[in-house]
Amino acid sequence: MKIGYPCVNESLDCSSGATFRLASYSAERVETTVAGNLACLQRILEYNVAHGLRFFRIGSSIVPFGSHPINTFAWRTRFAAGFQALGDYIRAENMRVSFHPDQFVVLNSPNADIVQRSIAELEYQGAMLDLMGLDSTAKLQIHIGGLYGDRDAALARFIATYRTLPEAVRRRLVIENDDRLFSLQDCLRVHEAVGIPILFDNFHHECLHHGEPMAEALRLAAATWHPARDGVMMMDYSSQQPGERKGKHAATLEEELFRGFLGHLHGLDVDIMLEIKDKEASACRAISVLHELQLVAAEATAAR
DNA sequence: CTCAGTCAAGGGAAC
DNA sequence: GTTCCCTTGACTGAG
Repeated sequence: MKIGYPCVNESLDCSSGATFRLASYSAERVETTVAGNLACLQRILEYNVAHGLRFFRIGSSIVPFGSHPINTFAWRTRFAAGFQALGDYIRAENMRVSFHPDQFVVLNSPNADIVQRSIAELEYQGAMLDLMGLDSTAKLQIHIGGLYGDRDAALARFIATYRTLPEAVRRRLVIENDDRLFSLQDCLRVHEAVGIPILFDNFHHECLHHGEPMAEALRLAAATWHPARDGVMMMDYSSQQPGERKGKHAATLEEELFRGFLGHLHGLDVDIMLEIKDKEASACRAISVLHELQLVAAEATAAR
């Protein structure tokens, strides 16, 4: 089981997602920004190794305007060695990384331009994983998309588009159940049609479900991952921020809830991405919780 | 220097 | 029909 957090490290004084505005675009600026972003990413990964965090979601803006037509800078060749060095480090330290393209990537949009831009963004993020020399266990995580007033048609469009995706994208793509529109059941329907793995989000499942108990939901999602091709199932973990709008992520890890959740795994191996506001601080506490539980288990074994 | 407004991109729900 | 939400930092330009 690997534990991780997304995109930003709040303890370090650098960002791996520094960007700039379209109006101030220049090739030189792309070059200096990417160089800085890659250097910061390396520092974040080293921090993670030092703290036992072996799962990390890389932010989408490593390369500013990475899939935008304005960016004609040959970053793939210019930074080939930089990406490869990062990938070498990730593999050497037995880490796992992923990307989560943001809400503008909508594969089931009825608008062909949006779909085309979405595919371009997925190709850009997949290309970074290729440059790092990482296999198809490094995933690109997206949601099914919009509803457009017709669930069946929306799912059918996703499936049709998925079948047209380039192999470099398709081998890495996974879908996540969301908190308002597409539940685990919807994801399972897509999985049954095309075999795509489901990245399970426990908090979204709490917000939107059809009565499946947590342990059952985990089992269903886990069965969609092909071990050799996809690796250990990935999941997002969060909990409700008390007193806030339903679906608002917790500001910090509530350890009792996390312990309770781990109990639903029943030995299932998962890599857990903590979608908690305070990032690595909570991730480190999650590691502590795991260690305590392992200690308790070891003592119980010794006592027998 | 400071600070408020803004930044490529979508979609849904509240009002 | 319009505004606000997600989610986030950091860039930008006005003062």
